[in-house]
Amino acid sequence: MPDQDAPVHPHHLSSSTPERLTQRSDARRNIQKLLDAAAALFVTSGVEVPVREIALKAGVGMGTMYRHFPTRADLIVAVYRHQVEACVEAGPALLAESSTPFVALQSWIYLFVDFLTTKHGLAAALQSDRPSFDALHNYFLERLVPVCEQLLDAARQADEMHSDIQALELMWGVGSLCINTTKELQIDARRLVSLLLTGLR
Amino acid sequence: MPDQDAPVHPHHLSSSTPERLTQRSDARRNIQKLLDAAAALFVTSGVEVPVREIALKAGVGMGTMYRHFPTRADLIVAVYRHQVEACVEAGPALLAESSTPFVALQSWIYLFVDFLTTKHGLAAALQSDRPSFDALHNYFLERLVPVCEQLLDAARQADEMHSDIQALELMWGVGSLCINTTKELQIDARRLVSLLLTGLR
Amino acid sequence: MPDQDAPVHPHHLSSSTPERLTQRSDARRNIQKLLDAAAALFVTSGVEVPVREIALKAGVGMGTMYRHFPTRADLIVAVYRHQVEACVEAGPALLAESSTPFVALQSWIYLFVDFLTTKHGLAAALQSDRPSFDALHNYFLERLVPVCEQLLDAARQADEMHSDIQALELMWGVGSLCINTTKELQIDARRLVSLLLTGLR
Amino acid sequence: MPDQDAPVHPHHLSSSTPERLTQRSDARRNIQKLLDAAAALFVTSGVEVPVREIALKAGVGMGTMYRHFPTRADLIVAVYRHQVEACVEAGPALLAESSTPFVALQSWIYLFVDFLTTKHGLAAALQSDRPSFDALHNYFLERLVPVCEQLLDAARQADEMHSDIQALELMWGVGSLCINTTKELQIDARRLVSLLLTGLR
DNA sequence: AATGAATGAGCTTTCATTCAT
DNA sequence: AATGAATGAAAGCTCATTCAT
Repeated sequence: MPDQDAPVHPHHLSSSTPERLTQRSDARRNIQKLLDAAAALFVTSGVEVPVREIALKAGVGMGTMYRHFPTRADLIVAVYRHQVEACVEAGPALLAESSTPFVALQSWIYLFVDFLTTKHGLAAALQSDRPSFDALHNYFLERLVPVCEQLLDAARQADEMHSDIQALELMWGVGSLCINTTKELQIDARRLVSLLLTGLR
Repeated sequence: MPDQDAPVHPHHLSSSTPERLTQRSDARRNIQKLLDAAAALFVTSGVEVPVREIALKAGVGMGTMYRHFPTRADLIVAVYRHQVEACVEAGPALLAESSTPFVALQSWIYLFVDFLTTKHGLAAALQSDRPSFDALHNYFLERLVPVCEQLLDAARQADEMHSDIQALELMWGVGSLCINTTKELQIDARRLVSLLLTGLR
Repeated sequence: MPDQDAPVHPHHLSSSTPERLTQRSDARRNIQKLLDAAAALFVTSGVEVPVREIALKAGVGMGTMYRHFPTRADLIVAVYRHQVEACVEAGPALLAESSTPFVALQSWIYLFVDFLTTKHGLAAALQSDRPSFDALHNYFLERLVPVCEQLLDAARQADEMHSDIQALELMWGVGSLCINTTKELQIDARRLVSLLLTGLR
Repeated sequence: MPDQDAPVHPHHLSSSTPERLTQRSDARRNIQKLLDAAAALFVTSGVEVPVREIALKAGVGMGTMYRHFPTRADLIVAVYRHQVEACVEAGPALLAESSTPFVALQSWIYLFVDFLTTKHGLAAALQSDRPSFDALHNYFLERLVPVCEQLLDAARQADEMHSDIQALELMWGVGSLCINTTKELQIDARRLVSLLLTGLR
């Protein structure tokens, strides 16, 4: 996976080929510094943290930031790309190793919940309708929905569930339940999600 | 309920007596214009719409806006007060007229869903942790959580459900599922909520 | 002195006849309420206190306030009229009873200092060049400068001082030294003024 | 003194080393434009002039203003830094070259008076108790009071004065006498100050 | 390619003054 | 004569985005 952490440009969202065969080493270094800074700040201040703070922490100029990540979504996608891809790959793996397809689905959904709930503000950003978040939104759905679909189909074929829910719908619901569960009001997203899963059966 | 649509002042949140017996007609008219403008803009632009826009659309000055609704939350609460109170009153009524307590709970939750999903941005605002939304948040929880609690208890006593979920948790989950379901991506909040309810049984 | 506490209109500044022979009793009552409220607020918040606060404390409407005291200066003048007049009258009295004219001058100046330093913000307002303070400024100078002049002349005639300072200049200087001496930085206006007086000899 | 006119950051107030060795020429130009605009507006409208007006006159955006001068006091200090420092340096020089310490003190005080009286509103700002002026206030006192103290001590040691006045007190008094003497009412601050100085002897 | 200075629209809030009631 | 609601022009400050260097 040679392009991991590379800047994400819209038309490359579903591509896995490197966008440029050569790249100046300082550019590559700056990109990494930005990703590291963003990852750290997303944790402490959420994904809506001012871009200037990210550039500052990365020790690069604003222009550099914009050159590599034209929109905030590009940066968010790049920061979480690894983990999303790990989630994508976990789908078939879980299906293979779990006792039943529905158990695999459950495990996979909890994986996703754990991912979202540890990223302050990410679940909300995923559902934002602000144009600058479109790329984020698209990327997540494009990668994860097919996996979820596969798991749902398997569960249905095994007669473990009869709900006709769509994968997109389920992912959306799970994402929603993960919003704002890091705040003072301690809501346990897993509990709510488990209700949803129980309801699927 | 003589004070409907009256400006909301903190200490009157749970009172149902009119704060003033007389009020200048132009003031009352302006309050109504503000409520109408706010209601309309909340639908199109969400509850975060700039106060200036609200004042502009209402055709009143900034000062008038602040006189009647010192904080944004005051305005939001006033705009939705009717419907929240209707929801509050519907709880016992549904309990009385439904075949079983769990059916009453379901109906009541759907009522709440219908309310939220027709108000673009309201569900999100309800979960915002920004200080200016505290009053909104508090108002909703204070009014609705006890009703939900009553319905949950009744359903448990009737042995219709065994989940030990808290009313606050359930309301929060339902609220979450109603976020952003008015957007292009057509997600059916009712379907998701029905899964949650099924999961409760 | 029948017009004490009456609203001050510019063309009446130096008149001592009542401006109107009849006045509705409620009007007179409101004027008094305003003067009382203003006097109290001037002490705690300075003479720049928002007019709305004064009206509020007086329990009258804004319009009433503006009817009786068109400018802030009018109100200030009315509030302090008594004390200014007392100061005016003290001049000749001190001259009569003091051992020497210069001693009388000293005592009179200290009287003025005591007056100013106990009125938070008054000394500054006296020197403000904002148009709404003109009346205040004029009133004080018109009433007090002639008295000061008289004392200065007497001291000069008694050969107790040879400085050719003008009364206006001296009053201004004394007023200046009384500005901001109520703040944290504890400056003793009397000490500074005493230097000035020593310098006069 | 290579940093003259450089933006003032709090921790550099008493430093004389340049904060950055290089600076973009446009930035330097903008800083100068801001200082020029501020100096001009301070004269005509006082140091309370709205920041927006300063930015406008300088022909720069609001953000530029805030970048270089985060608080109003920073700007005021920067505008007057030169002259304050000149005053600081004049103290020992005058002491060395004057016939007697008291004469040096007099000359130095007149220097300060000339400075203040040519800056409309500065003397008043110096005594303002509004938080945004604290830095200004502190800067002036920190720099000038020690110089004044030195001169006072010298005069006392030479037996030229016996008043036990504090340097801060004297400076404050002189500053007060310089307030508002640029207005229509032509008050001669030097004459008033000379009385004060005479009183010191 | 990188920098970071500059931009300026945008936000909330205050308050002297006016004027409909 | 009295009321107090309405006005709206300020103000300070923030921050995503652009672009001169």
